[in-house]
Amino acid sequence: MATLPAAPAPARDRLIQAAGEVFGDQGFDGATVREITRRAKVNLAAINYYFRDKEELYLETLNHAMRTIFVRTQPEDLGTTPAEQLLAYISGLLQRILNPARPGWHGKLLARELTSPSRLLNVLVETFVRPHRDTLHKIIRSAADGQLSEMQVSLAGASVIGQCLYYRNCRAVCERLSPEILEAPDYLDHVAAHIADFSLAGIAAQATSAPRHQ
Amino acid sequence: MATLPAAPAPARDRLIQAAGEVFGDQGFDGATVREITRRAKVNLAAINYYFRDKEELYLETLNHAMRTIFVRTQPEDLGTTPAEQLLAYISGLLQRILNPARPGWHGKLLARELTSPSRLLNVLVETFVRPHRDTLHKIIRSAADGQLSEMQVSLAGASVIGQCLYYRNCRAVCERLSPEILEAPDYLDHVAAHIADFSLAGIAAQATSAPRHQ
DNA sequence: AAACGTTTGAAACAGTTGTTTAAATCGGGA
DNA sequence: TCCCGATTTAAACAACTGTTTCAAACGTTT
Repeated sequence: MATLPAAPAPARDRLIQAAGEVFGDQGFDGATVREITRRAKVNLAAINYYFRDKEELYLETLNHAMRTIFVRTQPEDLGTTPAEQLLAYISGLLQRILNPARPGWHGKLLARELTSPSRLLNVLVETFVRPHRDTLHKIIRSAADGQLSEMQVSLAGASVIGQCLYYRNCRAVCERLSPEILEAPDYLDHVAAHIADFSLAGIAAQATSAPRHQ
Repeated sequence: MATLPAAPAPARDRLIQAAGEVFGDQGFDGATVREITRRAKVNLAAINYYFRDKEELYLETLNHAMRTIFVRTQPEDLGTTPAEQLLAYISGLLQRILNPARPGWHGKLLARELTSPSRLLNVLVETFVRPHRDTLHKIIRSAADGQLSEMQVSLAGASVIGQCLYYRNCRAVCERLSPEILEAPDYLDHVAAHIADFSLAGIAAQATSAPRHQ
């Protein structure tokens, strides 16, 4: 079972790794198969040998990134109180899309796919994003003691996700506009704590003012 | 001064218009000069005649979009109370990047530029985004009665912007995940009201719990 | 050793890309 | 009317794109 420790990754894996980096940096159109194969140290024809074509390589790479970003979790796994659960949810999401220790292209690929979707978006949303979102909605409902309408839950969920994705989608702008946020080595924890507190207050305000039961 | 009413737009303007649509839909690399010129009803060589090359056309188009999205305003122009000002700020921003009555490519181009910046990003941020952000920060400070540290103001600002841009960057996902939000014809007003209320509560919570004066 | 399917290699393919060229056309003043 | 700059046109250019081809090399099984 256990292979030799220093065995070089097989060509197919190296291709996905290199493709992730290049697609993440340049996008699907900007990336060239020649750069990908050069970086993966494989022959030019390898892409069409291991994958049908450039697009299938992209879809495979995207699928790989989504699987590691959207790990399935239930609210109960994240903590006992809704506040704990929300913080853990946000912190986990931020880590998976922004932690520089992880391969950076996971988050980059996700950001690109969200803004300019490929034909894989539908299955992607249903397979990965919706279950993840359901967990978030459960947390929000319990944080508001069940006093929110479904519409209000959706809006609150969008607010939480929007705040998180800002640091991924608009990182370049944030670096120039608010570098103080990103300077601390553990800035992800600070940001997660802020988003959690900020959102909990927002949810509480939704629950108190004009609660609609539906 | 007044030209004939039905005078067709000059070729250069038609080029920027068509380029905006194509760049917005396909991105810089995905767009082809042939499609742009075809849509603008202009000869292929017109791009290199009116602009140096494809890139300068892109930068010119981007500049055009930014100028209409980021209109300079002061908090006092938006309302008397901080709550009014914040709502007006959010509502205005959402309208400019999402209102289907406006040319849709303005917002699309902005979203693309934020996630994969061109070499214009620096000047863009300083010219358009920073003044706009300063206005938002002023509103946040007054909404919190001056009780927030600069870091807290920055975080709150990122939260507000993040919530707004979510509906632009992740529109495709939102359509599939929470279509009920986007269904109403005046959904932009609902969303703006939600983001304003949600954020005001978040800011108030920041101001009360552990306020840091710095 | 021979034969096998699998993987790699270099070269070439056809199509598309952005850009350039130079001739043709237009619109007003001299 | 003629001339001249500005604009438009069609054609061609070289460079690059994704993909294919087919032979060479490899590793395992007869």
